[in-house]
Amino acid sequence: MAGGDAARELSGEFVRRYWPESDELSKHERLQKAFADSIADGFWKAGMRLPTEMELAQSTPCSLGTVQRALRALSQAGLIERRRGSGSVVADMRAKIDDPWHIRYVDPEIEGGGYYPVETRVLDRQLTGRAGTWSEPLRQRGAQVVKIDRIFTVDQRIDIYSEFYALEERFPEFAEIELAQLNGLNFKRMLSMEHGIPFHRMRQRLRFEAPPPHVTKYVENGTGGIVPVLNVVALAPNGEANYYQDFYLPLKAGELDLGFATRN
Amino acid sequence: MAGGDAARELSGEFVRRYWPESDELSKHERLQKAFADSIADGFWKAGMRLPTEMELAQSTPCSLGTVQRALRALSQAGLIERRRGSGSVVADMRAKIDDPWHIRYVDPEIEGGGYYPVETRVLDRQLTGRAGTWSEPLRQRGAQVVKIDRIFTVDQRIDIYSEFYALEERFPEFAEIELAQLNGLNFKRMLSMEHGIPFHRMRQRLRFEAPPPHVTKYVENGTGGIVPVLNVVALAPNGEANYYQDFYLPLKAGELDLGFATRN
DNA sequence: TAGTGGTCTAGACCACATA
DNA sequence: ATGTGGTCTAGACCACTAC
Repeated sequence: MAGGDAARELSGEFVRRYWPESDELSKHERLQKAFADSIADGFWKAGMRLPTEMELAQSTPCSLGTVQRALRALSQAGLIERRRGSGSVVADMRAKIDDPWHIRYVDPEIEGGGYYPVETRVLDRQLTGRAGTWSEPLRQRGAQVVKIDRIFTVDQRIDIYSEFYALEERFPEFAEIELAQLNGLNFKRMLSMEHGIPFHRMRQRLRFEAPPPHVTKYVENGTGGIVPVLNVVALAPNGEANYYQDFYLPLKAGELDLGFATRN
Repeated sequence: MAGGDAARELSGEFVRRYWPESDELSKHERLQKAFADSIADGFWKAGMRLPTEMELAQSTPCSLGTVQRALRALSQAGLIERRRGSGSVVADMRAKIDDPWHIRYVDPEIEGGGYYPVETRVLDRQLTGRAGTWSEPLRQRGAQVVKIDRIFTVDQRIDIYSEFYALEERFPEFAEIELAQLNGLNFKRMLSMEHGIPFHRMRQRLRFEAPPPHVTKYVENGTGGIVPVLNVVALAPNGEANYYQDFYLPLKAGELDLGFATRN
């Protein structure tokens, strides 16, 4: 093969930089960690071809079976994609994490399940140290939060007002990026790309409350001015909250997919 | 060991009943399927000890490594629990699944998270072959379904109208039990106890629609008579639906915990 | 045709739980 | 002391992909 030397060199560099020296982890866990870290660092970029099982079995202290076990786990976790005959590549999360993650209105016309298209428009962005319901999950502790207000339009028919909160020190890009560039952007995808962290768990709650004045003009009011508000907290693997988001749901006919629920 | 013969006999019966004859699945997938099916059937009940790796390697056409791979996957999926030195047991979901499963309104007074108490009252029960939105998830195919209408009262303040659907042939006890005995009963727990059925996943959806006439008088109307309806489909480990349930949520101040969301 | 991942095996050694 | 699951290995065969 032509690129054999270069590939082997990259594989060696990978092992030198990321293989955990003396750890309490087992070998297949260490290899998983090495790939998770290196992908998060950008050493392996989306779509890039990884070393083959054989190369890894030679350049690491793992046997073929152990390498296979680690790669299988990484594949199941969605970090890489493996194809028999052609190799393993870093999963391209940009393609996978399709835009409407939280706002998935079921389109009954589509056989086998499908969703209406969603458009977003940014209304406002603020940097504030104010406390609120988002403070506790985000562990704000007086720090600055970026708040971004958007309108989601589903099927060119249903308007949803959304308030997004994230710690400024943790995700400075939300405070820095030009406002116009935020339009149509998928925040979840952006966070995944910049930080390489897949968001595994979402805490979902459904709140019933009278919306604040700046929201009222966008949403249909229920009895007594109370509307349903879907609240989502995106959690990192260590349990820390990455962002906090409210969706003021209008009382218009439709069916919103909330995914599969687990407890704990 | 004392129970060796009995255990081996159970292991043999398991393989005879659940091992897929000629399938396109690989061996470790077939073994996983056999366990998922048998656990869903109640052949293995919650907390019951499973055959050891060695027993399975002998009673199935799988080698030890293949058995281990299948059991590892089942453990990761939360279906079984494995402890080195003591064996593998069916995960006891009854302990994890506390009483008010779907209707958990957050009580802000309780530190660290707590929920308002819930009371239930049965209004009506019907046995019908009618089709509806529940038919497809339940795979009704013209069979009889038991429909039970209830009122959930949260914190002696919020009334929620609920419609519960289950296949009669699958859960005849819901059609047989006296109506009065259904009051205050937790259906989910009842199913777990009677059948030893673990409820693996809950598909949650939030629908917005005008409720049927018999519901209208119980719920607060929103604009245009549209109210939010929480729909829950309880899925067994093998992917079959155990029941289908709608909750007509009133527009009264409150916060409903929907648990943690996953996709796929 | 050569290389890749997918599956499966037989066997080894170890850490842990139970009696 | 025995049995359990957890890890790891070396090697085999196969299905698929790309060249």
